[in-house]
Amino acid sequence: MDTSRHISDLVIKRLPRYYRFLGELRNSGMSRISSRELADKMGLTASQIRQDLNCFGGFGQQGYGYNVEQLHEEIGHILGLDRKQKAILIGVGNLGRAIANHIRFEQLGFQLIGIFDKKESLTGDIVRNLPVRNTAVMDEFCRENLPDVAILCIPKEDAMPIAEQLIKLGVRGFWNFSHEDISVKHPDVSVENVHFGDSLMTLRYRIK
Amino acid sequence: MDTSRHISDLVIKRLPRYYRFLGELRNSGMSRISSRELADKMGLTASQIRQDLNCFGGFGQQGYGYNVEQLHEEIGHILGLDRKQKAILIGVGNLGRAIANHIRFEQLGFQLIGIFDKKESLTGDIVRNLPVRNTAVMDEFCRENLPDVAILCIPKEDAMPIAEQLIKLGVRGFWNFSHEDISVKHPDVSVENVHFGDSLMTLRYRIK
DNA sequence: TAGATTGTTAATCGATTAACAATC
DNA sequence: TAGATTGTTAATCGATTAACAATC
Repeated sequence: MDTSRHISDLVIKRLPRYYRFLGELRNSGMSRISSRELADKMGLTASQIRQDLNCFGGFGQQGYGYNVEQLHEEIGHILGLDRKQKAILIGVGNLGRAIANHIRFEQLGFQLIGIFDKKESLTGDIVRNLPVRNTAVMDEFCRENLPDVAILCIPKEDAMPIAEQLIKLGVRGFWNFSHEDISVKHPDVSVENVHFGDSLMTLRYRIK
Repeated sequence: MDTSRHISDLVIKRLPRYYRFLGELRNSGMSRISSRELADKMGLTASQIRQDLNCFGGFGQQGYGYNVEQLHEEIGHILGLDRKQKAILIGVGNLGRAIANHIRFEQLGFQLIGIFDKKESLTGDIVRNLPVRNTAVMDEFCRENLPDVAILCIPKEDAMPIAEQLIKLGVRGFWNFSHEDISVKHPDVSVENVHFGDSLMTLRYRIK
């Protein structure tokens, strides 16, 4: 392995899936697995799994394979799940509310520390044990609490100004549910898009 | 162009984004655009855009570029947005409810025709103008209404049996919000996964 | 006609797969 | 030790980028 070389986005996108499968295997009581077996279960090639893992280190043992629990933990560590970062959520519509309640942030390397909405009538509502705050106090809140990432569950037209405000306040990543492309204008921050429309359209294309 | 050759998944995943950008440009009153201009706006190369589009046909004109409105429409047609397919949604938790209410199905090539949940107490509730039905009557409903795709907003452990039941009933595609991988076991059907956990983990990885 | 920009072919780059020596 | 399976290098495959002739 060569830890110094650049790791491709495709590899990174596969890591959570490895993590998920290994977690299941561990829960089912399996203690070791070969790249071949894992490949069969995941619909990949053994070569690819070995190449992927060797971007980060030699986690296996010749003649034996990989220790399921240890590899699961290693990948969790590579992803950074053991070091929580602070997240805020903006936009408490039916989507924002569902995301706030549905996502197991702690298991995914985050701690949700604040929820905001511009609508005055929502201020003070309790969502997942947090009081909804007005976006007017977001500046102050961020200066005090220094969130690392922001979850944008707001309409397209609000996304860019809010993102730019947050970038100025030190937010370095966005989980973006709005239909706005932030990265073209801000290649410096990390943006993970969840574009439902795009996703559903690709499904529409495939069903012919 | 050569319409007969296989079209890569990467191209297909870019189509909705082209569609989105062209829609915005059209709404802003722009009538023509060159591949160079579009590339700059989208953070791609002009070459890539021309290659992508030429998978489906020669939509531009030398010396002129592309007609925004016409190209937007063409891509919509390629995606199949003008031919609606029938969709059902299973699982009316806070996520399923949010998806049902939040997504503009009609704009994305679908018509939502049924909503199901196994929880008796939800039967009869109205979600987005549709009555929630019990999963017990799903078989009968599908035989009558022949849905093309199913949206799975159910827990991991319920996903595989429900998917297999629906495959038998002729469902050919899944928009899968459960943390279960359906395609490994069923490579014959189209599955578009929305794995929130995976998505958020890649963001966690990138913020270091 | 001259300028612009496509459609398309060729060159490059990167990712996946295959092969195999190292080694547990 | 023999068998198994890794880590890693080499070969293949596919996707992106560059170049340019065709043409509006």
